Amino acid sequence: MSGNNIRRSMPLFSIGIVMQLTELSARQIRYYEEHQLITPERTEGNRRLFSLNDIDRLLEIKELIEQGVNLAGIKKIFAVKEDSQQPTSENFETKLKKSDLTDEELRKLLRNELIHGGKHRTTLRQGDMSRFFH
Amino acid sequence: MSGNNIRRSMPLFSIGIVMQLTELSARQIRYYEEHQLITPERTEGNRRLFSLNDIDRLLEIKELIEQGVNLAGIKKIFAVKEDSQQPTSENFETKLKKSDLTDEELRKLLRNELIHGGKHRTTLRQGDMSRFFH
DNA sequence: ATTGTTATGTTATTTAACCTAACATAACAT
DNA sequence: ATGTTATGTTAGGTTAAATAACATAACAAT
Repeated sequence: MSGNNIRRSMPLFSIGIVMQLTELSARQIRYYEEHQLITPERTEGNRRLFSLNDIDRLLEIKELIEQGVNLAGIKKIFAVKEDSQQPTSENFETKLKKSDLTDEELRKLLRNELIHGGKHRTTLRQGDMSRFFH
Repeated sequence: MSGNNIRRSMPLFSIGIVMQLTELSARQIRYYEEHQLITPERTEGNRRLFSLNDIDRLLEIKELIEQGVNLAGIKKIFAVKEDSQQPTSENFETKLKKSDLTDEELRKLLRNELIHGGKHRTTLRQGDMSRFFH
């Protein structure tokens, strides 16, 4: 369960790949970031690195745009959905801050979760936007 | 079943990410390619793009190197393993060549398999090297 | 002992793929 | 008519790739 979230939040993909995967232009992707609909990581040299979650988000944005929703609306929709997550339980970020892993250890953990994380998978995946598509 | 293979063979990752994921140097990764232990794709501009399968392979190579096997040996091991795959059934490449999808259609298919491919997953994953680790 | 091979590091040079910023504009809202 | 939103395009700068060449430690073979 947690492994999935780790894997899906790992910063892995360049903007070029994300463009292909989402069929969005670089301009669009950057614009959505500018408006805080996504917040991809950066490399040391300032290149964007996107996670699977980011890609899911972008696909959801695209779908909503196509349905005529403007960015303000999409922002609200995302806010509402964040609200309706279990609000008391601590999230992944919080857990990471609590744990005192070194960067080294954390990297290894993340890497392992990514490469071999598909094994103990639950049938239901949260954050998958396909339920909103026709 | 096939969706997994598609997803795992998609060229997605830059060499920088692969370096982090495998803890191999760029030199090592390129050297292994030079010796045909992996054959990553290239972008139009000649940058390498690695798949999950490539990463699995690299991890296996690393493990074998650490166990004292040289590249010639690793090459043989891989050859033997390829042999013991079902040799009569047509592989993914063959299937792709037979199907007359346009590049556009193929991209979409691949993208979809990657992003939403985790749902109908079988418990056993082929190509996962973890069974060789202690 | 010498010579050759293997696997890797390092360094130099080139360039694809990214970055930001600025200006343009169509569609829409006021 | 004017302003705003979402996107395209272009210009100029930087990073993370690429290849190629040389260096070398470890080991193998002569």
